[in-house]
Amino acid sequence: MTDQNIKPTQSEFEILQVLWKLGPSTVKRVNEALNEKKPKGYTTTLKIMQIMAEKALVTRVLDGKFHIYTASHKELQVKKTLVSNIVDQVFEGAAMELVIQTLGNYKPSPLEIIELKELIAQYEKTKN
Amino acid sequence: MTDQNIKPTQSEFEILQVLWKLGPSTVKRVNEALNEKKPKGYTTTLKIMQIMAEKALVTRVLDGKFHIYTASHKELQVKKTLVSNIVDQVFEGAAMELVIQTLGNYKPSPLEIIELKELIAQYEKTKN
DNA sequence: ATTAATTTACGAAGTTCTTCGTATTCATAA
DNA sequence: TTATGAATACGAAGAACTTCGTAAATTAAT
Repeated sequence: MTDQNIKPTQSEFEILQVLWKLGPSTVKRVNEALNEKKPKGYTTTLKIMQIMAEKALVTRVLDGKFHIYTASHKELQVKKTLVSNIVDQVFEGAAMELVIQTLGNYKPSPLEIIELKELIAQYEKTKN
Repeated sequence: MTDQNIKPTQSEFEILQVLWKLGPSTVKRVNEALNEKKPKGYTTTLKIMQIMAEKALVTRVLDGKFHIYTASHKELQVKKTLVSNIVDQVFEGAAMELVIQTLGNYKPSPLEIIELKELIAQYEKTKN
């Protein structure tokens, strides 16, 4: 087990998404990115990022006059944790229910079907 | 669109799960079920269920001296909404990413693989 | 060096959620 | 009818999160 205490809030997660996309960024840059979707005060973003630094969700480095923030965890890692929590809390551990549920809601495109079949074929090779 | 404002909190969702399992129940019964996993004060459970009634997450009917609570929405409906929100907020709409992510975390059993293949086969019949 | 502009730090207020203690209500039994 | 026990109603406190205003610090330009 690595660092299993990755529990960003909604706002924190949105900031992480920006950092994953843009790479290490200043508060200003992150705030601008956030504002493309929804107006956020600059100091609001700042505050949350400061809290994220306390929680070690991000690291920051002083570069001249401003800080440069970097996500502490990889996107895949965080999403994996989130999905794992959903599986446990919503589906009581039954991951396949989540898969079926999702496939039921969103009909995969022909291309995605191919993708899926390949993924499944790989599982079949790996004998259980 | 039906009732798309189904946003139970963690605690509320746990109560819904009990109601789905046991069917219409009293606060006492729900509280006992919850306590099997984690101690919860009776009035705590009561309060949350009252709030859920205000939010229309449950309906309640007076039966003599106590109320009988019933989940307002079907389990599938609520879970569908939850999954939909995850897809939007975490995977930016890319449902397949959630599917692949989940399949990556939990290797499906041979039986589940068969199940999956059947599901996919059905999608293939439905031409897009 | 003083000013202006930018960034950070800090504190406080407003929400929502959870938890619990206490008061109230009400059916039932004595 | 009164007392008892069980259930509900209510209020308040505490925690976590979000938001923002203002002060302080710092850099750069005048």
